[in-house]
Amino acid sequence: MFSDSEENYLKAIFHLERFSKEGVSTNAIAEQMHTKASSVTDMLKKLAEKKLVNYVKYQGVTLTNEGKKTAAKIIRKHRLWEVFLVEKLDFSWDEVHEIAEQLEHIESDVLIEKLDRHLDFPKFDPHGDPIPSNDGTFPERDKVLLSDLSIGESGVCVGVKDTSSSFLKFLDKNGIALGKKIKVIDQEEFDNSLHIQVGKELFTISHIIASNLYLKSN
Amino acid sequence: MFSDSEENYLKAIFHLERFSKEGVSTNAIAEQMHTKASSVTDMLKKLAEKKLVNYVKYQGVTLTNEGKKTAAKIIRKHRLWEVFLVEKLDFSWDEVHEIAEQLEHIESDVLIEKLDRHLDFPKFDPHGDPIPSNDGTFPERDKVLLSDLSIGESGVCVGVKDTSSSFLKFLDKNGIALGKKIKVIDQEEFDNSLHIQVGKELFTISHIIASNLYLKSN
DNA sequence: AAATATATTTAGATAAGACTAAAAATGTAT
DNA sequence: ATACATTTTTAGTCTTATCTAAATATATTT
Repeated sequence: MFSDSEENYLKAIFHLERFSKEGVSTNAIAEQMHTKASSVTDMLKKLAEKKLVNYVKYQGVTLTNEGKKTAAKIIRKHRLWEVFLVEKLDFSWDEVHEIAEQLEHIESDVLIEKLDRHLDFPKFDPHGDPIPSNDGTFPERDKVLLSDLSIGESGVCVGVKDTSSSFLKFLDKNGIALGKKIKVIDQEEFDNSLHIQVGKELFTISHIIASNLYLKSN
Repeated sequence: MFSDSEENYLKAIFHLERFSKEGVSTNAIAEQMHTKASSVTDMLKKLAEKKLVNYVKYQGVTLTNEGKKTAAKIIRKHRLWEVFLVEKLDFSWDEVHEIAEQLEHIESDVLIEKLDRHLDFPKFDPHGDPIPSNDGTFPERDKVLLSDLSIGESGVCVGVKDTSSSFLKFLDKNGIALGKKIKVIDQEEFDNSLHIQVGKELFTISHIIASNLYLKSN
């Protein structure tokens, strides 16, 4: 149906779309895929012709419904295989990504249905990420606002409540991104601002910011 | 390490080598792979440079030891995946080939070892074909063609010579599967067709059928 | 608003793998 | 041994996906 390369681009755009209200930029895709911007442009044209993305020169891309469905299917396959590798073959959670990157391109709908059944219809992969169902909908996960954590608690950033570009730019500037681990170090009583640790860096953020950041608690 | 295409050529040459004492001809490979002779020539040059085949213009090819080892590894992966599909995912034996053709190219030695363990180190695939071990050696099994049995003799079905889906479907339809006990009741002198007993059922099968069914004699 | 910087696209090249058509080698028959 | 047929190789083209370098559009700064 689609080449491995096309599928990888769709997946990348899908993931990037969640963090940018606007279209996804060529450079962002290039960085994500470890390719050059010119290669991305070529592929975007191809995907646009196949009606998988909405592409306007110099304006970035968004996925069409068809593109989203296709991307969700690949992510579904990837995450189901990850469950298989960990649950059945006894891999540890940090070893499975590369192998699942290959397995996700195996083409057979029946295979995926049977695998899903074999694994007893899991809803989340070994990293806690949701496994989309056949129709492309993602199950909800228990996520907490950063502002609801207590001092000493930590979690992994899994999303934002406010998706305004100014907010996202602020996050970018401070190295906060999806998948980043955030720990609450201390809290100011006066204005409820938080001292947090992202990676090795320490920041102070306002309550407003903290109440717009979703974490997966661990 | 090697591209999917290179691996497929090695596999094809490996299988063809068993039937020809001489080198395998370009045309034979082309037919097996459903490509054109000119494409084969291109690939043979590439494989020769990588020391996987001994290639002399106009003389056909043979696999080097390295080539044999590589081919055996791919066949090992293919057959282990077939066992997985049938034993764990509940596929029937005529549905697994195409999927295994894709899975055999997944690259990860650890994966295959873990899969092997998960399947409890099987020695034969669902069609009764031997699964080469890590070092490339094939396990032997004393098996006889059903057509070589005499009247009154019986055996357990352990494999098929023809693995075409039409043949496998025929077998399914008549309740013949791996592990089934088959007994020769009588034989027609005119066309060598056999009257056999499978379980409690009686059938008549042609000589062609009988000469494509392997039994383990007992 | 002009100048500069950054992002994106175009143009042209490369590599893998396949193809067609033509040329060359090998095999077979008279 | 010559002529014909078949097999194999070569030469040149195509597609996919990538790249570099140059051109163009957009964004930012002064």
